[in-house]
Amino acid sequence: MSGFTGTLNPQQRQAATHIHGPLLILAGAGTGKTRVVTARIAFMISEGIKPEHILSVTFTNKAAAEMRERVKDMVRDGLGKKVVLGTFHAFCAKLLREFAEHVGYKKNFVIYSQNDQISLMKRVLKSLLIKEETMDPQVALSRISKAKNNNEELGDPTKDLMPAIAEKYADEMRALNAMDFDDLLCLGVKLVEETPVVQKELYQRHRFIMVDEFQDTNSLQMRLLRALTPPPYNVCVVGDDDQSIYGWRGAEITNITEFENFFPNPTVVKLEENYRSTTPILHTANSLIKNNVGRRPKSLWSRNVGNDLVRLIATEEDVEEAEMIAKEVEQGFFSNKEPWESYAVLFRTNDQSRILEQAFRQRKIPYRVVGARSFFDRREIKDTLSYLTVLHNPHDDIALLRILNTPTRGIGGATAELARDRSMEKQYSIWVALCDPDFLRQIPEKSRNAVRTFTNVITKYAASASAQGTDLVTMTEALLKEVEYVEYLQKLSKKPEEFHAWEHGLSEFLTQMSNYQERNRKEGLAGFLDEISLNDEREDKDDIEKKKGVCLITLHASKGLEFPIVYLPGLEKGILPHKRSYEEGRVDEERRLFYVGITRARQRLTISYVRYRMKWGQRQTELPSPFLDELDRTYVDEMDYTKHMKETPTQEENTNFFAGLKAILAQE
DNA sequence: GCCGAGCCTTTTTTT
DNA sequence: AAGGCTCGGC
Repeated sequence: MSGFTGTLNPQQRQAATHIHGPLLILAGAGTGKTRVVTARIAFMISEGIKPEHILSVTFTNKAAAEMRERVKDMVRDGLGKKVVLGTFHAFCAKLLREFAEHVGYKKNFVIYSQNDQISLMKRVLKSLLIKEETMDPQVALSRISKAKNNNEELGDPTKDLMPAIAEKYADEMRALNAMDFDDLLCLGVKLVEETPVVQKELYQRHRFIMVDEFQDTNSLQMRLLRALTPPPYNVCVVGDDDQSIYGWRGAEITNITEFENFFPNPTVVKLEENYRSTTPILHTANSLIKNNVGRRPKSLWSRNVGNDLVRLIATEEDVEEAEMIAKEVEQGFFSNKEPWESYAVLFRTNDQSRILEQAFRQRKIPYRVVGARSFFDRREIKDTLSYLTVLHNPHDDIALLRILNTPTRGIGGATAELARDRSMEKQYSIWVALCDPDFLRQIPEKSRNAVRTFTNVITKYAASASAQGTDLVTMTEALLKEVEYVEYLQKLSKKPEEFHAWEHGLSEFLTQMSNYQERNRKEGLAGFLDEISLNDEREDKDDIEKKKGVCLITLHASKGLEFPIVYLPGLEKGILPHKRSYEEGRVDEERRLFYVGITRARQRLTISYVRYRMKWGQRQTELPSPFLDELDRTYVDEMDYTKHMKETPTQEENTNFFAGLKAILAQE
């Protein structure tokens, strides 16, 4: 047997060396899942299977990136690089780029992010004369998404509102040659299921398929998996029902619990020995998760008894909680030489990070905020991206409208409105309207000239964008220069810092672009745009590893990661479980989320909650999370930070607070 | 068509 | 607390 499976425990080894026929690996948190999966890939390759015949699908790009790293390390001479890795969405996008015509799209379709979707939905609602108060664009979108994922019909568009909206939205998307994330899956499934030639080709390409984070797959993804896999079903899935936290996005837990209904007689391997955390952490985690009904009973154990109890800390104010964390991190760094990267703070909602960032900034503690969507929401990035999108597909009305008068060039609302009306009437894109001589005749001369200048610029750069061997960075810089974008930013900014932030954002964007180009010479602008819409990771993995500091991250984004020292602040009713989870009957999922958070910790775990928290600039009373009552206290050290701070007012800041606290407790 | 002031909403999680 | 959006003055 080869080296990479030698260090595995018996269950792990069984999983790693089972190659043919369906395999279900039930892998609890920290049970060495990734090791097994990578060992399995290495093993397969050592058995003579060609790496390019292995397709490994993960749920997030983060997981894909991590997998790529590990496989690369494990398999010699870059063979591992040939394994096909990616998310379901990225896989479908590539597939559709290749075969778009089979599902009635053009190859240069664009992928719509949530922002784009909302813009379009707003437009749809407007055109149907629906007020936003009656129908929230977001709500409409998620309803449509749900229908697509469950393959359900919404009803008669002539009778009901929702189906009418859905129909209009779909029409618009097709007209824009745009796909949203759901479309990628839907059309991917359609393509494979209904095009035997393609299916056969894919059978040849991907002979062994692995799916990670299987508890998060939805029914479309299951369908796709089935369509890609002929008997004898060389498919291996890995997952843990206790870590299913994407139900709100349509994840079907039955994919894992009823796996045998989809792939007959699977081999099932259960991994329960945890290599990550200490006994106190796992004991606490087990005591929480057993409160979920209908789960597959499972109990993690560890040989590592550890040195620390789990701490549960109450503080008075949210600021205090953040300061407590920052102070301890600082102390750990200076007195125990604990590197910043050992620490992570996990929270339920993105906005919780702000107060933490403040506390860290004050103490000059380096930190990195992972996964906050912000970068691509930034004005300068969105603008530049819209320009590039229009170059790639000028019929993308949403992107076009964004840049039509950005920088301001004399094409105001009235002209835009006219162009839009015309495009509706004539059933063509706004771009075509702008180029239409009849339309140009309708508008005042000043506007006409402005429009002409605009269309000329776009045409010119579109040609260069699609030409072979164009340097994207140079082209983008030239384009921005020509439209005087930076000058526009300067004028727009209210403070110099604001302008500098924008400038910095731009240069960061161009750096990423140049990185992309180095990695990937063939696929040009289209590939770059794809990568950006599909890659929430966006920063290169090198990038993320280079980044030093304490990790601030949402619970969702933390899945699959681990840290020596973890803080879970904000364990309050309404935050975790989130207020809306009550309304939507998703409290179980919130509990799993908490469970995921707990099991990220290797050595030390600190859970905390506050009595008062600022919300919308208002001080609000908070209640402890009901989940806290469920935690077995055998290994939990409970304390009240504020109270003990008051009792020891002379305690200077830089002595170890908890050492002091323990001493006090011992005296009592 | 442009621009600023004030008003209004917003906060769940992500491919 | 902050950014997006509308409206009104230029």
